[in-house]
Amino acid sequence: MDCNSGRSGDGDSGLKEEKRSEHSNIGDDKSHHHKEIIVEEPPVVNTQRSMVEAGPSASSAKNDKEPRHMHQLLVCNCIQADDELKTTKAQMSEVREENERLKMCLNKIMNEYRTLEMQFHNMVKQETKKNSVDDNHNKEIIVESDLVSLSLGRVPSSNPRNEVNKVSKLALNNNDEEFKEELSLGLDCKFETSKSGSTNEGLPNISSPINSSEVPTKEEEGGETWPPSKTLNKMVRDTEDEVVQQAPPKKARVCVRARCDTPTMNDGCQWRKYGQKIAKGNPCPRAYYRCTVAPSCPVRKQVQRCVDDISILITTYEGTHNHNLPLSATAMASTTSAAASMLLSGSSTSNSASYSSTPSNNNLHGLNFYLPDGSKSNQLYISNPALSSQHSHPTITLDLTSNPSNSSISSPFVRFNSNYNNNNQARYPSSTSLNFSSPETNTMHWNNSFLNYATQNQSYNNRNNNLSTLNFGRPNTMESIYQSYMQKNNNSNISQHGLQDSTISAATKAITADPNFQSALAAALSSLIGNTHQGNQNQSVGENLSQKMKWAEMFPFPMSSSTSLASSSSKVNGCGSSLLNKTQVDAQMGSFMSLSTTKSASASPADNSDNTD
DNA sequence: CGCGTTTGACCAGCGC
DNA sequence: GCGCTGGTCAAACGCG
Repeated sequence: MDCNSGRSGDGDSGLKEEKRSEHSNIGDDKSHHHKEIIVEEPPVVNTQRSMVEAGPSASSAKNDKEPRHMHQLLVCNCIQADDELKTTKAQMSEVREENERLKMCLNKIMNEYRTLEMQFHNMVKQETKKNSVDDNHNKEIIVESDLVSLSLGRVPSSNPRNEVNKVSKLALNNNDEEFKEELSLGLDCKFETSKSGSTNEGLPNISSPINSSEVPTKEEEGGETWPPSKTLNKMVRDTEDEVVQQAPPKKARVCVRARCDTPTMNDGCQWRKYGQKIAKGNPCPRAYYRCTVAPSCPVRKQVQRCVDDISILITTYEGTHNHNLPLSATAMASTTSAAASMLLSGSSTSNSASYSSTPSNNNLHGLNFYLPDGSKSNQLYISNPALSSQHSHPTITLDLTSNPSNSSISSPFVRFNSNYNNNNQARYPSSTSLNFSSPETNTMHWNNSFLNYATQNQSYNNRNNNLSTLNFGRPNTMESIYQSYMQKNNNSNISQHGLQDSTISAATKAITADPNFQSALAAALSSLIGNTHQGNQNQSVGENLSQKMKWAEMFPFPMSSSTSLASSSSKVNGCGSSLLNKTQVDAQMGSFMSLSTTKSASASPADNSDNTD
């Protein structure tokens, strides 16, 4: 705006206005700024208008001061605008805070609601089942209801149908968000890329927990079961308190049961024995080890023979490695860490889940993986660590032992139950079992990153359309998932049921929604891939890449570079716990390699078989 | 001599 | 408060 040209004194009012404003400027030049800020909008506008209206006829003496005045006015306006902006921002921040508070309240209410809902369902189902089930069956139900199942392997189930129904019910009754929440039990396996870039440190800094400590058989049978009803009330109170206070959880433990002829299971880590004790109820001494890879590593493990089966070695890991792990140790560490993180995450996400006394409650954390044949595979029972007594530790059990019988009664979980019922020693009320075993291949070759899953070659059936059916059973099952996924992409309109229509996308959504779950998947997949790579070192880079791309397409979540690095491992040390024979390895390798579109004819698991006992 | 194992002592938590 | 149990410490011991 040209002030000089705008001053054409055609009125006294204009001059008066000019004098007034000019006077204020001349009067107190230092305090002017402050006054201008205080001054309200209308006078300023009037002044501007008067200046405009004054026209070019205004006196030249006054016009000399106009530019400066206008500049001050503009600054004033800017400051006022800033003030308004700040005020608005402050209001917005307040609204945001209020929104956050409301969200937290809502979450709290939702958690409480779910807890009550679960308890209610448990009570109802308990009542119904009491009438129809015999004592033994009843025990089993109670135990399974107390535990949340996550099956990564293949385990004969006494009533797979119920499990399927549970999953179906879950998928039908819950929307995507609920399903996401149920998957939120974190399978948190933290794979961090090694700075060294060494292949051997592909899974370094596994900050995930878990060390192994041996849980004595007695503990496992009696101690790791759920606490006696006497302590249940206390646990409930503790849980309620934790809901409010979010008290830090106890260190999670991962108990690994494996058949092993050697005194200890070679898990790749370096351990130093620092103690040995005869635990109550088990004549076999319990050995205490601590990790010596790093001086300050807090990881400990306990090793003990199972009292029922001497050939079974029970190794319990506790703690988190604070150092890079050798390649041979990454498989075990990643798996156990995933399990432990899942355990911990499960406790944090749903405190109420542990109280479920009915199978439906399992759905709360329900990551149920079924085999193509419909049988529920090996289970990972997750109890709520929050329910643990002060002395207890949340424990997850990975059962790598065989399942000689199809009856679930023979499973260690049921043994927990039996012991739990027989004696009230509940050292570890919170226990979880993850059974990777399969009827054919019952052991896990940790050093070779070998996770043995179900080996049955059965066609993928419609269960894959189940929202909750994420089958980890075996490689060709994974392929089936992939096929379903591709089919879904090709024909999105195919839907027998509303649920089935969105199965893959919902599963994908669930996977992508939970980073913990992704990590757990990555852990499991890395083991498989690593196994493959070990057996196919001659595989070209392009072949590996295509296979990885396929996996990536199936599971569109980031697979850490460390995972792939670990998978590209070379020969590793043998493992005393491995009972795999070459045939089994070949079978698994062959089935897994069917995934690859560019399967190499030279693929050979010779390296793996060399390391087997 | 260094490192790892053995083993008795000690401590803490829990139940009675 | 006492006893039991799990877990850890540290001196003694053995091995390479």
